[in-house]
Amino acid sequence: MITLTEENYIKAIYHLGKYGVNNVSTNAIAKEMETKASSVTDMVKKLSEKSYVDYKKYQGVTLTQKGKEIAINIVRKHRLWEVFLVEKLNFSWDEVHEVAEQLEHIKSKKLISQLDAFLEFPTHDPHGDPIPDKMGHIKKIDKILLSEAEIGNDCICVGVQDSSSEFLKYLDKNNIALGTELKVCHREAFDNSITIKIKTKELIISNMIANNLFVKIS
Amino acid sequence: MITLTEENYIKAIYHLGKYGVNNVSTNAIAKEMETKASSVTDMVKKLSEKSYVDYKKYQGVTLTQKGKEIAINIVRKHRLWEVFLVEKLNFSWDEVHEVAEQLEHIKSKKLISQLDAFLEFPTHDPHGDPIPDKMGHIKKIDKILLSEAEIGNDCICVGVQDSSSEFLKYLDKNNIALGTELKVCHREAFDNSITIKIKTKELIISNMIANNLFVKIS
DNA sequence: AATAATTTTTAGATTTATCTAAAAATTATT
DNA sequence: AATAATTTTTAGATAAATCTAAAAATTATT
Ligand SMILES: [Mn+2]
Ligand SMILES: [Mn+2]
Ligand SMILES: [Mn+2]
Ligand SMILES: [Mn+2]
Repeated sequence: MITLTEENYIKAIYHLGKYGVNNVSTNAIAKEMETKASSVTDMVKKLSEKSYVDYKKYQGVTLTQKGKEIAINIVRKHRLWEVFLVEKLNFSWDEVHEVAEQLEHIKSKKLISQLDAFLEFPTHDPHGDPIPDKMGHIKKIDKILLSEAEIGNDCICVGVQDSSSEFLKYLDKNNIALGTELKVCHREAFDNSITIKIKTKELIISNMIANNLFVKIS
Repeated sequence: MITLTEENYIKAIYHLGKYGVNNVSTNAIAKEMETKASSVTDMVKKLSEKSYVDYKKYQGVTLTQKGKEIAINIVRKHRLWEVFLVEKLNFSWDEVHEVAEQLEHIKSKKLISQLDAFLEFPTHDPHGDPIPDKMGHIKKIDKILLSEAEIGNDCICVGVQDSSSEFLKYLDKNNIALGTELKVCHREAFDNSITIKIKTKELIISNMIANNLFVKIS
């Protein structure tokens, strides 16, 4: 039996290790989990004992195949529940994460496969993140950060990097949602802010905003 | 903050105390929770400390107003989730309890009020048990056990006493569901088994079955 | 290469929920 | 009313997950 705490550690290690980082450090996990490094060391030993991670003292951890499967299944559940909350229960995209953090730990294979079917097999969650399929396969689309787009590019919003409530509300306020089409008009050299055009309306956004919005060149 | 364990104890005390029993005994709780009496004593002290129950040594416990509200809210969540599983995710009535036991602990007011609306404010769960409303009000219908019905009575099935998978599957097998109409034809004095007629088909059911099926005289 | 800074681990405590075994209180039976 | 049976509580242990403080290892800087 895997505990809720173990699941959360595995998920954290997965997210930290997902972009090439092979050995996730104790401190990184501690920061992600909002706990102390000493607690992480204890847990990491336990996870290693249970073969969810490979661990060598002072060298950080990597998920084993078994660990990776568990992590991906939790991510799958999290994202399916987020879709459910938005599509069926009228939650807005900035309200779903907290509840999904709880729902992702519910254990029932049938529940998830039926939920998946009920939602008509969605491929992405409300923040544009891909939903792993039943086999754990994740198909990633070629998205770039808006900050990396070139002047003149016609783009379509496909995701967010930061999915904090504050950022999502900022986007809502400026009528930017997934699917919104925009054109990159100008980049200010001084602060890297960029001017974008949505339909006919121009909007200046900071580099920090542009760094947290994924787009696809259309 | 209330823990999952505390919630389960409060729910158990609620169910044990719901039919008039004012002081729920340590042993009764231990049996319900599948734990030891000594563990119950420890927890009951904690619940008393937190004002969820009134407790006097050797006298058993009663839920306080606060405790009762928590219990009813958990029951509400449990039953709403059961409806969701059956109505939306095609679970059968013998599969829902286990999952609902997990889902009932998810903490989000919005989730439950939206789920309630999504399900169009159901009044009863798949086993015929009433769903408390947002205010905690439970309206109980006048149902009797089939074993208490009289010969000649035309009845309609409205609930089950035992909602174990085995019993529910027995009912499925014999085409008895909530809403099924039946007539009580004969009672065998020897073993209190009764003969019922569903549509045109006669069926003999044991007293034990009749003792676990609620009906309304129609 | 030596020293300093940082990271990670160990040692030992604490909290929560559980257990067993024994003592105390209550209830039932003679 | 005394004794027996049952229930409930206490005392003390254990396992999981956390913490603080200090030691050990690694990495960065002089
Ligand atoms: Mn999320
Ligand atoms: Mn998401
Ligand atoms: Mn149930
Ligand atoms: Mn039910």
